[in-house]
Amino acid sequence: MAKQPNWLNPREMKAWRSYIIASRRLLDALDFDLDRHDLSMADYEVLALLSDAPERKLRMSELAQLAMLSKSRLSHRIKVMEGVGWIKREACPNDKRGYFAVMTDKGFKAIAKAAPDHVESVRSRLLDHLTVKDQEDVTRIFDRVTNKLRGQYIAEEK
Amino acid sequence: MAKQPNWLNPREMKAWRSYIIASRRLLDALDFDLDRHDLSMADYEVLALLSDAPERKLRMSELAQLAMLSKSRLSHRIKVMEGVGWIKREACPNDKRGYFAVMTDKGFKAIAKAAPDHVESVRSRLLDHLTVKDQEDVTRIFDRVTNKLRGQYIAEEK
DNA sequence: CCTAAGTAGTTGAAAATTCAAGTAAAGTGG
DNA sequence: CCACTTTACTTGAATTTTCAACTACTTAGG
Repeated sequence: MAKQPNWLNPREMKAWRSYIIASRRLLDALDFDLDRHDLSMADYEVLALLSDAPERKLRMSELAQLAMLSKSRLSHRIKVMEGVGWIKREACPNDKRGYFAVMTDKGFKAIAKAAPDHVESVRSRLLDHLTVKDQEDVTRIFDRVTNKLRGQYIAEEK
Repeated sequence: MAKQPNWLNPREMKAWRSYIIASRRLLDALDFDLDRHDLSMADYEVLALLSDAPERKLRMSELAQLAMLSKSRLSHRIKVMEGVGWIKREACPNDKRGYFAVMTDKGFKAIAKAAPDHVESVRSRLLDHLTVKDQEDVTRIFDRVTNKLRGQYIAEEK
């Protein structure tokens, strides 16, 4: 890294701080809203992915990747969701090491109930305040960030 | 909330997903980078706030607010930073309920060492991929989000 | 086949975070 | 002054997340 620290100029600093502060508050607000449904953002995401998957089931590792959770974290989380009756585990016939996480009807009902509120929450906390142009800018900018990250971080992976 | 769920249209969905995915990966990458200095983003923020404060000290509650941490979380965290020798607690003379978190020289050295790398990390993971116009857009958009949030969420606060 | 290496997933302990009290000191209205 | 409420923090237990094994199966190479 640089010998002479290349500190952020005021414009850069402002962009970074605006982004990070809004993001923290936004995520907090979304979690706060989901709390009425006894869900965290992470759990919501897991259920949402399953409800879109064929047969509402997904291999554990694929689910972990899609939800951007570590295998361990997913494993623990699925255990509690299993306890609540939202999910069942099912052995994979082809690969005997593997398991599917399968969403139960109860799980489906839980997310079907939460989804409209969550969408409304994403709107009222974020999207309602963005013009169409803003939305396109956000898509463009953050897709680029993700792509660059894929090039660096994902490569050097822990 | 709405009777007829007002699902996101493709443009909205794309903006939301681009944002959330990039953010997750970005935060992960930044934390990953900070790990070499035995710091999390939250701890970095706490130290950074203290190093900028007059006399490098701040009341616990003010620090919690600025760092956007719960009092409980900050309290626990300061305890371990105290153990590492980065911070000391100091009773507040005016308000006998209150305490200052005071950064030690060791704490200052720790963040002084981490800061250049962290800034470089923020650049390489995010800012380098934004044009000046992008930076201005991000500032404008996310400031607006924060302001709206202040109106709703902060008000209804838990 | 057989072995070495990689993959899928789980587990238990440790660390971090949240949650619900709890203590002590201020402020506030009568 | 005196209750009563609020503020400033801490604490311990519960929950969540991370970390470092560990098991079992699969794949690749010779």
